[in-house]
Amino acid sequence: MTLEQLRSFIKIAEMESFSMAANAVHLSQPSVSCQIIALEKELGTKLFDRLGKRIVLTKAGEILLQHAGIMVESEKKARLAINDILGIRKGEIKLGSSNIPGAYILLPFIQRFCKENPCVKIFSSIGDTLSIAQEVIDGGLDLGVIGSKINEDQLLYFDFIEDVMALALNASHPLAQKTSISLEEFLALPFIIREEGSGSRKAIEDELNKKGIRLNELNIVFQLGNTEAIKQGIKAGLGAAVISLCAILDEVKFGLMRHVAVEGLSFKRKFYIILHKTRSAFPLVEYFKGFLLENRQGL
Amino acid sequence: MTLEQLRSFIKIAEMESFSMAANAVHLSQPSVSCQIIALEKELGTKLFDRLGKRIVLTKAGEILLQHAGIMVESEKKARLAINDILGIRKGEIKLGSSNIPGAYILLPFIQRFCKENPCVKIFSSIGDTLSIAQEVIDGGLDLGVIGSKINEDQLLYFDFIEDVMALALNASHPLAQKTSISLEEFLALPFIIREEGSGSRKAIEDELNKKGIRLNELNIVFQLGNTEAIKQGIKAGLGAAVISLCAILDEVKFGLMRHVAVEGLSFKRKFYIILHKTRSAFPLVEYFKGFLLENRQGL
DNA sequence: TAAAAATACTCCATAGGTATTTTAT
DNA sequence: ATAAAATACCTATGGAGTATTTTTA
Repeated sequence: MTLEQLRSFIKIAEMESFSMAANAVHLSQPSVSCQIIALEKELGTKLFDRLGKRIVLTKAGEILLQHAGIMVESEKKARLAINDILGIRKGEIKLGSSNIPGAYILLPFIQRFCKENPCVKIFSSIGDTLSIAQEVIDGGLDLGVIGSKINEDQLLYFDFIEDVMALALNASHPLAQKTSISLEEFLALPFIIREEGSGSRKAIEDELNKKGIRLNELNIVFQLGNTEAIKQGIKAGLGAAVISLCAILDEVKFGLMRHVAVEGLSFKRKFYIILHKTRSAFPLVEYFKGFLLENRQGL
Repeated sequence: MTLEQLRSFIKIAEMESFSMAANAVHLSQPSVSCQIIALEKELGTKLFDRLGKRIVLTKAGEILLQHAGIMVESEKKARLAINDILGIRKGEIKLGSSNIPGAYILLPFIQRFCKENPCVKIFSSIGDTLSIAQEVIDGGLDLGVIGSKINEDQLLYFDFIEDVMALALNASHPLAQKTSISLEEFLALPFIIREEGSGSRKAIEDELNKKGIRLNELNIVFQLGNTEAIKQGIKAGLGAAVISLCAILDEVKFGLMRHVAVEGLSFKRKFYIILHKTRSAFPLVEYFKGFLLENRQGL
């Protein structure tokens, strides 16, 4: 019986699904399946009744769930208490991030972290990928969040979250009623794009290149320097753009924009947490990094 | 952080010694040392101050100790509760053992097990190694405890405890005042020995053979059929015998016998728990076996 | 047929072992 | 000198992954 097995077990019981729980604990579905089978073998009893797609805790499973909760809670408490006496949860973090994470993703993380750790101050700055990376290298920033891998010899990269982008249209655009459009329709659209060096532009370019399409085959009508400007462009009806879904949540919600899929294309990219490779992060920064990674699935 | 690490950690804190704790949890000293180092690295702080030979919990160690206790306790409770609803802690166990374990070793185990598991009945019988093994093979016994390995193709062996033997003398014997005698003195002594086929006799014979001594080089004056008879023989002054220390605890305590070491000889043997190899033990028997192994260090 | 879980297998990390060195009494 | 902990090194188990099959709604 390991704490990892118990964590998976608890998540499965909560979510009533092996695969969703696997996702939540950042393991593959077969791995959590294995963990539970191992637990069941060790305890000599089934923990879940597999009723086809439905999953129900057995009596033994319910009993284990209570104790498992106590165990993983105790572990968390021990860590927190130890960090407290070490003074790890006090101090300042200089955080830098590129546009999308800085404006749309990190805020809830920072809010919750500061609430849970009231003696920590976080200074958050936004910049382009290159300058954030350079500042982490120079020591001006403790930790960065960026969307592509550069200077890998000097920086440590940790997978953070996957940013899903889609083609966003003014809600009144005729194609905006469809859920999916063809490649031809896409190529014909008046298109707004970010400046060179932008992480989103690179992600779009890469995906197009996979299909053998070059960026200048698009009908590019504007090139704008930040996400907010692109949103204004779409709302003004100047054109369409591929943009992070997290940046247009409100616009979609209030019926100003819509997003559609493009057949054969899937725009997405990873954001990474970066740390200096040789200069070891002080404990508070490690702790904050752990917090980001632990909560990356949903928050 | 694993429960195994925490169990070792707790034992170390209790015993204030890495090597004693290693012994108690049945691991090597370097292994528990590794476990603690791993824990310390993971938590980012020392858990013990190593003040030379003295070992003291740090503040962080004290905090961890509290929570670690809760975790391992919860695990134990979960196991017990699950076993209860499975009905594992009810039923009968037919237990067979050879002389020494049956008469001197197993009793406290059985007593405590029955106290902790009041719905379990244990039927304990004593016989010679051969017949116990045969009965386990035939299914007349669920579990056996014997002192040598026979029928290894049909039986599963688990190391149980090490039985230490020594040369026992009547307290009034001149050599009984020494703590150790020479090999020559030993060979000259009138000697009482068990019958052929006895486990203790075999252990003695093996140890002598290692030094190139054959059994009939001893001055054997009696051959007796059980341990109790040999004890009576020693008390009557008929001769000396190599006998399990656990069989003469009271006699030594009350000054009737003494035991001395023989230079260059170390009489000891292992007792094994045996189960049938193919017929799988029912859960209660597995549980009892686990209990024996868990508590083998001291009880 | 489409999803979810189980199985088969492969590979690597790590836990534990032995042997040895270091350290402190 | 001795006893205890740390270190070095090796091996083997098992945990996690990918690919695939089975199952059932």
